[in-house]
Amino acid sequence: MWALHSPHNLQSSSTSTPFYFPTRTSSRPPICSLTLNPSNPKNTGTNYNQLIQSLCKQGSLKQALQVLPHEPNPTQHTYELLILSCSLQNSLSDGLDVHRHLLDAGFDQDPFLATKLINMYSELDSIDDAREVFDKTRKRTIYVWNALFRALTLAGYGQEVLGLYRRMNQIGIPSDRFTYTYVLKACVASECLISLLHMGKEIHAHILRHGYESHVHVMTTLVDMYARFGCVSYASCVFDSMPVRNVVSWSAMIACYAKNGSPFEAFELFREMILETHDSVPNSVTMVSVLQACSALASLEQGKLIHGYILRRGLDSILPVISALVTMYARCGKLELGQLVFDRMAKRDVVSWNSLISSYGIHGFGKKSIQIFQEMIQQGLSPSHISFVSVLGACSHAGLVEEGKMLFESMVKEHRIYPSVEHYACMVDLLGRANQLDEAAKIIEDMRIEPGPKVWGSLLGSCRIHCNVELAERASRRLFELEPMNAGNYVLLTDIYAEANMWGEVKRVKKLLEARGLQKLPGRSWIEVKRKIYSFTSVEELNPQIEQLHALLLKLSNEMKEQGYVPQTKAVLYDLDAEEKERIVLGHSEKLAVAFGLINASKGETIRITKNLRLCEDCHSVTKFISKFANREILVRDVNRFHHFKDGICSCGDYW
DNA sequence: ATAGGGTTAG
Repeated sequence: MWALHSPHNLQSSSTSTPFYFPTRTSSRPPICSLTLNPSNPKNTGTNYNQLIQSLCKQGSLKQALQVLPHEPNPTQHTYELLILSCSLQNSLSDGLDVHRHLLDAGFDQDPFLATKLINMYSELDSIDDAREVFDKTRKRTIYVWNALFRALTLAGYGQEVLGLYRRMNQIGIPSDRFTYTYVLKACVASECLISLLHMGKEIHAHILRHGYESHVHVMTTLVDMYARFGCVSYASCVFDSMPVRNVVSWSAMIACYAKNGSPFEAFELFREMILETHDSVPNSVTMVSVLQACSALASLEQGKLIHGYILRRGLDSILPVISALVTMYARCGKLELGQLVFDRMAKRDVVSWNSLISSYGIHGFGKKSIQIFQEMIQQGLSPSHISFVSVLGACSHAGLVEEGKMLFESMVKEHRIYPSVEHYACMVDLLGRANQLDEAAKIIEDMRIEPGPKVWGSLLGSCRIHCNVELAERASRRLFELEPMNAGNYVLLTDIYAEANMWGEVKRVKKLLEARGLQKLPGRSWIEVKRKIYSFTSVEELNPQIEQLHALLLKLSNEMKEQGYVPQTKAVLYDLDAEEKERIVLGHSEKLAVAFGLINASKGETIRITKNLRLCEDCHSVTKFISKFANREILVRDVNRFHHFKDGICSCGDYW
């Protein structure tokens, strides 16, 4: 009996001698022998329970598992620590082992351990096992429900969570504050293509009805949910209604503005946070969002000020902050400064590298981007799926079709990363821009996952560049189903029809757009001069210099015509005569911003402009001309990438 | 009885 249970026996099967086992060679009796005496009913192995527990706490899971068979009565606490240990060691096989043990020991209906098991399986990415634990547990405490909700949400099964939540309500099990945070997250953590915003609003109502309107965690999650749906005004309503806010709530709201095209509001809220609160001091997370706002605005001056603040606050050694700094400098047109920040990093992770890879990408340096990607791998880091999004995007901007195809193939073959919709969208973009539209369409056909709006959108965008009506109609049909409220898709299609002179169709799609209450996003350009940001649209009337700007452009246009410039008016979506179209194109917001820069920026200073749409062809060729004629470097960031105009040429090589 | 949650870089 003793021999059978002796850890000493076990010892021989393992290669090295675990330090805690008594050795037979010693003259003293083994320390554990007393408690192992089966004739003593009171000594039911409590020492082994403690041994297992302390081994778990030290992280010696394997050794704990070796001892486990010798403990006739493992306690709930012992199992709890074992389960926790399996998660920490990231070992599914051990987890399954512990689970089997626990069932044999009669803990199969213990809701406490069921909760722990679900958490464990969730962390070990074994969602089916988590579900099974839930299904087999009859006494489901709110902890058990919440654990499954959390597990499913993290795994992207948002819809399933909402179905279960419905069931829970029907059975009459009350939600608690944790339930609300999980189900709110479930609304946005869904792989499905339809929006679950309506569910989010419903849950919002439940939350108010059950008196959680002043609960910081729940309300912050609510702000974040609306933020992720892009419902900025809803998010700010909730935020304003919060009686108690902390640094997380402030950060969530700032992030909401920064990520949804409201960078000014992000700054305003940041200012308010600093000036008007005493208990919510900005932390690294806050600063990351503020840096994103600088990036969105392409405001180098603001960015530098924020960098200063970060240094003063001692937040400059936090990885996410530095990566955001790299991106900020690159997206504000200072690629060299981004590189400098990167070079000075003491430690780098995949994200830092990704920042640099995409920075070179948006500036059009495709080869350099690939080179950095490879350097990262040589340094022993594994590329993430974002690394591939970044490097494939870089290939796309630079027209590196073959390189892009090879990288795409290497994803699964060399790195075991399975392409997501985003990667497919990159490939469709890469091939489509390079006028290999049929091959792009074939990629979509061969996809093993459902092509989402991103993929069809890439195809439609390429059709716009190469004016392919037939494919565009196919892509837009799908897009109108998938995201009926995205005005951009309708506009792209009308662009294509207009270029093909199909004015009847242009009219039809425009009507469709109006019928759905949508509006074309007006083109807007920004320029920063002497720490101030000036915004332009083509219908600009507020700028006091507007007459002067129009006059300058007209003068430039006439000079250009003498040198062979022909206005390219195909961006005009109205069936007007040539002269009228020319006038419209000459009033594009980007040209106004350039003219403003020529008049107001210091001599020799690079003119930096940001645009909310893709650069139109006419603006592109006019800017090229101006860069030579006025002997000015002009940097334009359009919605996708940078154009660096100098001496009459553009860094994109007219490929964008 | 015990336990668990919200914001973050590309």
